[in-house]
Amino acid sequence: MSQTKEIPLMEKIVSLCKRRGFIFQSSEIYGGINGFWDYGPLGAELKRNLRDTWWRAMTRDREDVVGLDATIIMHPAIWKASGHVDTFSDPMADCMVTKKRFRADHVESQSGTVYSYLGAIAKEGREAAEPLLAGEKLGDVVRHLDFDQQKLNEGFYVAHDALKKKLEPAVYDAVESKAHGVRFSVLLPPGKPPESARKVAVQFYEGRGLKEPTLFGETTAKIENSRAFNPENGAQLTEPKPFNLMFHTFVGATASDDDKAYLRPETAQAIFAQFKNVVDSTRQKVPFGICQIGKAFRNEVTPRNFTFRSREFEQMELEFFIKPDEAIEAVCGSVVQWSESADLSTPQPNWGWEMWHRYWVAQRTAYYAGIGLGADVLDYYWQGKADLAHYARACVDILFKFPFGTEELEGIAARGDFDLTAHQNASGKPQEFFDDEVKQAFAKWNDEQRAALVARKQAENAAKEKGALPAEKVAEWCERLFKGFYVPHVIEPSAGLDRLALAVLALAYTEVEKTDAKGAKETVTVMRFHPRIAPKKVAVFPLLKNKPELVAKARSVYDLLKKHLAADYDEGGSIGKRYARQDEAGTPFCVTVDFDTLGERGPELLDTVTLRHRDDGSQERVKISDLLGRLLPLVS
RNA sequence: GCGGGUAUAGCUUAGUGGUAAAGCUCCAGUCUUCCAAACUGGCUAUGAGGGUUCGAUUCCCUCUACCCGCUCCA
Repeated sequence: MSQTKEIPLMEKIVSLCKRRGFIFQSSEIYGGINGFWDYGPLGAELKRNLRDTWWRAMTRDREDVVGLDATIIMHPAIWKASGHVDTFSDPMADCMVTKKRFRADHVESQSGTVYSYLGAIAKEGREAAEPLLAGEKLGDVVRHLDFDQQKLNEGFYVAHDALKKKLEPAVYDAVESKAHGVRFSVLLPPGKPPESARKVAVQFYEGRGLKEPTLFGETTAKIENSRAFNPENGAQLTEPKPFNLMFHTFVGATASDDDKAYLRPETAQAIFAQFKNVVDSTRQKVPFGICQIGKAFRNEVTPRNFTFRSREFEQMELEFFIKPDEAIEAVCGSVVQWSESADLSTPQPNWGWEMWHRYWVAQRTAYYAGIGLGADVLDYYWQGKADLAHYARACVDILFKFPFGTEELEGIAARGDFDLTAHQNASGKPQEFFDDEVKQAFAKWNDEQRAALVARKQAENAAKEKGALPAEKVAEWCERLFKGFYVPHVIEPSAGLDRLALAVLALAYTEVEKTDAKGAKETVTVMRFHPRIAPKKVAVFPLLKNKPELVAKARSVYDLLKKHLAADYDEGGSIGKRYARQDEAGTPFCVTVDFDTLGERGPELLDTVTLRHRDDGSQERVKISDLLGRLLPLVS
């Protein structure tokens, strides 16, 4: 019976990642840097495989998606147009009693009575000071105690200093160490008794180290629609502090404010910014997509959960451009509605944004299944109206059951024409696509039909809660559409590569109980990666390393395989140790060259090797000439 | 950023105000036969910076990183 305490699964995974060279802490020899992680030799291979499977599934296997590889630093105007410079700045405020943190702009606005206090004194200080006070009120003494630079400027210092001179040093000392002249307020909704405000205020001063505090200087005031108080207990929040998630840099050596630029917080905006160039250079017609894999940077408030939320991370994003539903209506007569029984296997001309959105959810789900992430480990979260940004029509998160909780791997949003329109407006360059098919379709419409569409669009627009346009803009938009011009709408599947790597690491991690030759139980770790994404596909060993003929043969097998597969050669330690090493690296196949391979037991075994399978340890005898034919289909 | 916890070798742990211990891993060697075998030898550590002290890995302070919660999202 071992008494080793249970180590949490996540810690074991982190430990294995370091031990085997999947993931290291960045800059570790200098103490590390918060929110940054490096991929070691096996991690780099794993990540590359994931990247390659995505790239292949998203663009090479398709005719309607092309790739892009844009810079990390782009014109700063891109981030103003996209809204990131403004909206990526989250104001945060903390509850002064519970320390709970709030997005200051998300705090529920409240009305009621504000109870304010000038300060408080602990019971011990009050009892010590009261008999000694010469005509001064204890509350007046307390109020002038704590002061900062701003208060000094406001003349508080004079009052404080005068008081100090006036009072007996013994009284002053008794009060100073046991009291706080710090203002604090509590908001009470109508109908609540003042005692509940006092209770919260007492908690606040207790939190600052005062025992059994007496409050001083209570005043009340009515307040309407304030976001400055914690809705749960009414306690005052700290002043909102902005947290801007954009990383800044400077382009040019002078590093002046004019040279300010940003590291991209997402790869998507480059796709929008290059939309016209791609259209003009590829013969692609809407519907089509542009995808990109690359680094992105966010100055996260709290990087957490190993690589899950990093400040530098890699995204795999697709922007799939589609016709507006009104164009589909003109071309096909109607837009097909999504239903549970809809066939999502092959895109159809009469699909509107909703079908395309569902289609991409299905495509992405199939992708995950293809690398071993099946329905049992994934989950979906369909964002409700309240979660959605005003420009988004729908968004679903694909979630993975991580050891630390079920968290997002990928978001698939239907974003309308928001992004391209934003860049069109900001840059002054039209981002419209000319669609002859749409032009021809509308050419068959009469004036009445057109007027009806304009009226319908205007009515829909007027009914919007947020982001409604002037009616004449809607009419303008319709007129452009009738001529075949529109800003494409977009479906955006956006996945985190590092999150995917972490997910497959967590999923692969398996502990197997083994009993060794001496009967002792031990736990060994096997990384059960899907063979398509395993960092190394095959490892080759000579059974014994001190026999030159075995080594030479094993090396020749290794040379044969490594041209086609990520292969490893290992002759260190015993054969069992080598298998165990490869199990921890997640190598699905091992090949061992023995004396039979050299023909020692007859010609029928000549040039055959042992092929050992990672997941069940089973072995089979395979001809060297058959190895590639056996392995390649399993790993690609 | 706030609150709580942690920091000794590649990993898992031990220990001490006075030379830092072990197992596993790793490296080299012996071994003709397939799942961390055995044997021999070897490398490697007190997160960083201050302070107290004759002397600090140990006591104190600051910083950093990691883990949990708040928060956030790819």
